[in-house]
Amino acid sequence: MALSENISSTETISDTILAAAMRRFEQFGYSKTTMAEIAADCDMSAANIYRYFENKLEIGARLARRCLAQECAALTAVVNGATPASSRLEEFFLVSLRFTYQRWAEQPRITELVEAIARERTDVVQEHLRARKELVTKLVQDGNSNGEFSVDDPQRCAEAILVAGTLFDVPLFMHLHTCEKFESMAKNVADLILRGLISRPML
Amino acid sequence: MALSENISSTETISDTILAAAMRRFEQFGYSKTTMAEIAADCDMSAANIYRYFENKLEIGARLARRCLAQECAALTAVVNGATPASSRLEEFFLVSLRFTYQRWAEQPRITELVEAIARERTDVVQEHLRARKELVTKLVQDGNSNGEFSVDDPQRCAEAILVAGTLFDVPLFMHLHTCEKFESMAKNVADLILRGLISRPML
DNA sequence: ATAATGAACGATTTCTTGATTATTCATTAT
DNA sequence: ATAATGAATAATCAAGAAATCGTTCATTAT
Repeated sequence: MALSENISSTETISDTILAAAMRRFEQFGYSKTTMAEIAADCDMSAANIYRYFENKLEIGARLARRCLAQECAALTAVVNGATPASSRLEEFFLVSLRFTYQRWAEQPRITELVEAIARERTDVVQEHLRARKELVTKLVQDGNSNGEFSVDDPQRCAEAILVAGTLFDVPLFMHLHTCEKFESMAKNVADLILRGLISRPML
Repeated sequence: MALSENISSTETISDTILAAAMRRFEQFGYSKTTMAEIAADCDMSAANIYRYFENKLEIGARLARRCLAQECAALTAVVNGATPASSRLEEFFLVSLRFTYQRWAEQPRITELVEAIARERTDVVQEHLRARKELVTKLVQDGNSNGEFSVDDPQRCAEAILVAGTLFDVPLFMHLHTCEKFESMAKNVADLILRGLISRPML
């Protein structure tokens, strides 16, 4: 029954468990995966997993966090890019959308995992939102610095930008339109916001 | 068992049925209300309801539409107001939010009804979105006319505005923050958008 | 004709019960 | 001490049975 139990010697045991859990969650989903199966994949007893993780939800939370962190890594790259802040803002929306859409379309089990964890572990969601807010804040400040924007309160502005992009970051909505339609919408919203962010000389 | 069956003589029978269904849905929810109960409240057999409505879902859809139409009526009043278009846009977000929030907080059964119908009757949702889009389009055109805004494509702009306001119109999110926090967010988003809408003289 | 009904029918929901599952802990290995 | 286990327990899930529900229609009243 074990799917693949080659344990690299450099891997810690908890990493081994996480890897096995991830493979199971991807193929069969969070709820249909049992602790016994994960344990068998690691050649150990189910009870032993509890020496390394508090419970199943904690394993799910760790993997969901890792998943959301991948998105944040991609967004960090966007924010730290060399293009104008305005392009980076549009790109922020588009990358965010593509992550959500692709995961929804191609890895429904992972989407299910993240949603299940989000329901019971508010902290995971809020950590993710905080990270995103930090990134957008940096982007806005960046735009301020190089004269593209002239924003009074970058924190507040970043929050508003994230709120405006809600549609592109929630899997629940993905069934409403095609990815192309969403991309068009994201561009329009970015454009709408930017006309406000871009500093224009007053009379 | 009948809750109240005083049938005004000016009411048509289908209105009587709708009123009875509404009372039941409000108190017990859509799924927990049976056709037999609605019928009993109207002193008729369940079978007779089918002379006036295709099925239960159709009754639910009619009531959900009525509910959404109330919100649109309030929004229409906002859009047709005498204040500057910028204030009306902010007010649009705030009224939209308060409708969603209040219904979620005070009439959870009705929220359940609308969500149940929305799942199975896409047309009801899309009709509502179309109506909202029309209202915002008018608002933007209004702003263009009186020189407040200078928007090229009011249709596209209206769509982007509605997308940006998604958070305030979906009951699912209402548990995330207090109403006050949401109102603050709505004002910030409106402000963010407006800085883009308001025409400012170029150099 | 029009309005209304009770009986009949699949479809769905609820209930019940048995099996799985997550989790704990006393015990065994190393 | 540290690592791991099997057995025990309480909570959750699943499958099938029983009841309820939505819907239709032939029939009855008006």
